[in-house]
Amino acid sequence: MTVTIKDVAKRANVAPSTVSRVIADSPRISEKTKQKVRAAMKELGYHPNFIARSLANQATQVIGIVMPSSADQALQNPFFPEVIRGISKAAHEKRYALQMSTGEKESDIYERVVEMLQGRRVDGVILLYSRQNDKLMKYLQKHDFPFVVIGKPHQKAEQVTHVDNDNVQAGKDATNYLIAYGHERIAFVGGNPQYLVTVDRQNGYAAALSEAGLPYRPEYVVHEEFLQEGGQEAMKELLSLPEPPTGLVVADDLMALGMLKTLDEIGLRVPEDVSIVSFNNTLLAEMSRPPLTSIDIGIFQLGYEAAKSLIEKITNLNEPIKRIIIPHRLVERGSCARR
Amino acid sequence: MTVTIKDVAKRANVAPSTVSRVIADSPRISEKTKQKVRAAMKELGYHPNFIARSLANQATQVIGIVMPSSADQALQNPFFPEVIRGISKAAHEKRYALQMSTGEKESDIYERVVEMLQGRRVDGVILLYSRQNDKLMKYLQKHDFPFVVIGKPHQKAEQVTHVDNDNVQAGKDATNYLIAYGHERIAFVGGNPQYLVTVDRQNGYAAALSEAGLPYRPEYVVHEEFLQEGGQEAMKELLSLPEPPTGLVVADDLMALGMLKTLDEIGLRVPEDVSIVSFNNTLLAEMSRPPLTSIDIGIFQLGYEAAKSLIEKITNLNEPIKRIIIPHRLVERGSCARR
DNA sequence: TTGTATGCGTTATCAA
DNA sequence: TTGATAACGCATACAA
Repeated sequence: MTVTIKDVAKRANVAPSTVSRVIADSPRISEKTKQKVRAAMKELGYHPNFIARSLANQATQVIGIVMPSSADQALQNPFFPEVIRGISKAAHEKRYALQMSTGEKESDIYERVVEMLQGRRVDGVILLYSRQNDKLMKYLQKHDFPFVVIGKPHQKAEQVTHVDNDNVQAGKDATNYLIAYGHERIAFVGGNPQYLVTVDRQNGYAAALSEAGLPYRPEYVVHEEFLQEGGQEAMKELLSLPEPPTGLVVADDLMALGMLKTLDEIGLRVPEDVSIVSFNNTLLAEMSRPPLTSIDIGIFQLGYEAAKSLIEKITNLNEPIKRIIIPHRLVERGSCARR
Repeated sequence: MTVTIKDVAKRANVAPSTVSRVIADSPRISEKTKQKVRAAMKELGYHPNFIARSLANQATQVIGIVMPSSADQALQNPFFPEVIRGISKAAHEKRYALQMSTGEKESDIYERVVEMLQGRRVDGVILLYSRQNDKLMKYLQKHDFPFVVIGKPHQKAEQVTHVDNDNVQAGKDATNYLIAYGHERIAFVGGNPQYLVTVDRQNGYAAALSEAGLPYRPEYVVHEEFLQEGGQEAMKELLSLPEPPTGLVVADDLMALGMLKTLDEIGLRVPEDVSIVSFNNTLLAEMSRPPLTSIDIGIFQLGYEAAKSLIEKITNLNEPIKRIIIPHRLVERGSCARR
């Protein structure tokens, strides 16, 4: 049926092992036989079987991508396609293929990733998130599987290769920006506090307040899902306060969008009544009404560097642990005004 | 090193084949030995090796996803993450894994997909596009590889399982909507005319004009890339006309966004000066300023049904050819006004 | 109900 | 420089 190395061998009057060497372009094969074998391959339309090769090699040339929640849900946030773009670029350059985790619940995903790795379907994985006490990360470390995380690992960050932003500083920058605009009642809206991004940005927020001599008010710190709905919820909470904030630091564009929506429904105007600085600078920030002042964290680059690091790790098992910080910058648009 | 079926066999005092049968949950194995073997698997921490299984099986339980251009570029359009969401859902339900094509140029992608298939890395693929005279599709047909296309195949559509919208009707609906609003100078902006979506929607547009007794003006039909930049280009072209259109049928939200941008720069207002109906109803349509009236084509469902069909095809090779049409509907927002 | 033997398509070791 | 041959880990036809 399918043409194998053996067929080629026969056709070229050599041994299968010779054909294999030609495929690998081994220097120990004469140019002449190489020619002969290659000709035979063309004639027969030979294509190497990756599966068989993987089995013999113990390597697949495939990278696994692990999302924080079901691909189904995560992909709603433009952050993910954008990281994947970066990963894809690097993978392509090194001729790696990409495999995505599927799964609904966290336990589900854990299972599938374990299968992925133990089943030797992938040579390593990239975690597109970092959360506290992540079972999966512990598993990966314990079994010494090559992996890289995007974000800052919860514990022993110095033992895990990761690509991150300086999210504390970014949180500070966002907050200071509002402070410079004269805001004093500034709220912070983040995702689930299990995620390290949330924590870091929040810490930056708190630090900025404190440095400016502004009070840290617990009621001004809200955590919701990294989705539009999350933003809507958060906004409602904040608006129900006796003294609602005038400035918002929002850890994600999509959330900010939801907040915009709620504000609009209530009749409050941005930036006249409320100012917003958000994070990620995805297309949404540019397109929303008003366009959002947002912190660009170089999402594409996060993915690109992560994939590059992972491949290095795979090909050289004692590659040193690395920590790569992608620079961020605040992009000014129309969602902030003087107070 | 890694624990294999043999180790389990020894531990449980049975033959490797027995273990294999337990994994497959074969009914020809006694409950008693199943228990025994499973216990041994737990104790040893056994995980089946998918690669080995695939080799023996000639099947991988992996679906390949093929994008029209580099993942890098395609993923900029929210259409793709959204189809992938649908695919992911269906794949997960049937325990299939997902692999994405990478590659920059078309030839690149072709190569990689051929490798994917010939290398037996995937059991079948989903083409996330349909274009005229697609080399890849021909290859797939010739070699009888299981595949499904999202969109309408160029030739012999009755021989290819595909999931599509009624794009002609959708194009008509969009155009009629503008006509009903009193517009007479209506332009059509599509992507590359090699893509069948563009052609179908354009045909619907032309049909609607003709039925309404409005002239078809070639200068009102513009083709650009399915990106924001494409929209900007298109808008500039149309505005340079001696008699610019007052209504626009735009085949993609992202393009429409670009057009909005250009209009804004020039100082023309939507919908007061120009009305727009676009396609896809992605989040962008909802978020833009003004929000876009857009035709919802059920992107998620397109992906979901495609994956389901492909899996059926893989598991039952003489599954009949299918054609699935996902219904569309026009979602009214703020980008159209009476003329 | 279970075991033996062989094949899946490569790579790699060891000889020649 | 090349050829046999044994892995790689599992599935299955055939025996028992």
